[in-house]
Amino acid sequence: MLKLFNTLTRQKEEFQSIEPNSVRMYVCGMTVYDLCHVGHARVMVVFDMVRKWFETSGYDVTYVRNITDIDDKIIARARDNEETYQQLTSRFIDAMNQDAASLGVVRPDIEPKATENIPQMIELIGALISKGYAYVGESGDVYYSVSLFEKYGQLSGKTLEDLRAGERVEVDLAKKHPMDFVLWKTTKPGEPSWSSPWGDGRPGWHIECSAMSERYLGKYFDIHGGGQDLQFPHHENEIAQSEGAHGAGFVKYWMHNGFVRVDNEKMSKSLGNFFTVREVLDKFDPEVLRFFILRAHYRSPLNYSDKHLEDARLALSRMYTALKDFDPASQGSLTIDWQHAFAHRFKEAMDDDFNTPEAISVLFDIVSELNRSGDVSLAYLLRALAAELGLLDREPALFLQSREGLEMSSEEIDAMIVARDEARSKKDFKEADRLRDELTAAGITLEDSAGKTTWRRA
RNA sequence: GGCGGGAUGGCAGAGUGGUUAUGCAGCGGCCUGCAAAGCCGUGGACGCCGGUUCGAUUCCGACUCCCGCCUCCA
Repeated sequence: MLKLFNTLTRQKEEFQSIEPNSVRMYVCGMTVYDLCHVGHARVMVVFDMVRKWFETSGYDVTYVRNITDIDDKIIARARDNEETYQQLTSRFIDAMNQDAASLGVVRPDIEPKATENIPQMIELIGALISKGYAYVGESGDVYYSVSLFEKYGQLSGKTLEDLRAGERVEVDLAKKHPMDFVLWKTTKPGEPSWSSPWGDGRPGWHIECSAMSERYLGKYFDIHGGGQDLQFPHHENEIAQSEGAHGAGFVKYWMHNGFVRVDNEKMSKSLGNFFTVREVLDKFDPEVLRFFILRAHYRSPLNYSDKHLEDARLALSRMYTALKDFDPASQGSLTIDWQHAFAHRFKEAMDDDFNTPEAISVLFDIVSELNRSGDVSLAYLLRALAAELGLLDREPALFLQSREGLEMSSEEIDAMIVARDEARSKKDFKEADRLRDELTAAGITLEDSAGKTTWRRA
């Protein structure tokens, strides 16, 4: 039985899909005006893991992750770069796809773009106006009237009074209530626009997700996910829009992943304390970053630092080291016997709100047992279970002997190993140690095992 | 100010009303020419104060500190 924490009820609930054996899942993706940072990587990796676990659990998953390709920042950035917004966004969509792929993130089934769903948004706004939830303000913009939606605040636990008390922005006089949010913005000269019953303009951010989730998953679907910072106001507003327009339920389970932090502060673009995925991958193997993310529970905060990544790298090395002597090519199919004690524990952990840290601890228990026994079936099991998390899918040597940043060529390393072996066979340990020290200085560690010397990155 | 989430051993990070999380680092041993890897063993923990209980890190209450949201943000 799979349980997950529902942000809406703030409880772990037994998962029951709306349609038998099917999971419809929508996750808020990126606004594509810049490179992805580690916080974005966390969303992609976490929901990739969630999707995969649902599939393993026997569900047919439809996973939608949207792309916001029109908004204020995109327009501003494109103007600064003296390019069209399409040129800007297509470039960053490519970059995002590359980053995701390097992290082993499987492409969602559908990746709708906001600009390709404008008619759906216009239709939804029209429905909200006709139901009285939306109005055209004095500025010509269309707003959602939050005070008319009774359940406003249910997801975030806020009330309109609370919010009003905490106002930190100047109230836009065109609005009836300070918390009213924009559904349709009238165009300014030189900005991209689409025609609508309320004049030329473009959609507000929140309406995008309501329109796209409905188009691809229906009015009522199983899971809606995203970063914790989207809980309010974005997801709150989505509920108001979708339920307001349809008068029915919108999302059954809300899932929010925790932030990545830097020095105990949220990593974000506005704070400027972010590390892009690319910066991290200059120093670390992508699998290390994926492992680092999955090592913490998805709802916990995750502190980013090079030291922590290095710690993750070392831990991952232990796993690959255990697999070093087993030929992955001969392992056959990776079918898992879920009755097996280790597999059972792994499943229990994953079924308990995707407890990947616990699941990974099972992986390490397998490593210990494998190292003790040399039982090849445990190597298979380790690989198969790790594959559920998108880990350990390479030949160990590719990870352990990463050439990234190495000065020496493989040939040079091998030549030195041969020279050292010759010295050792002549009991010239002084020379042998000199050669080894030289390799150590170059970041290479030697391992003498039965009759064979191998190397790895220090 | 309002709402929400946290405080676990040197670091990272799970979990639990009484029995080893796990990884990295440390210490002792085995193995090794010496190492490395691995194995065996080992020290070290649950913010503070009360309460409930035979027993609380785990439940309840107060306190302190941290973080997030209330403005775009994954």
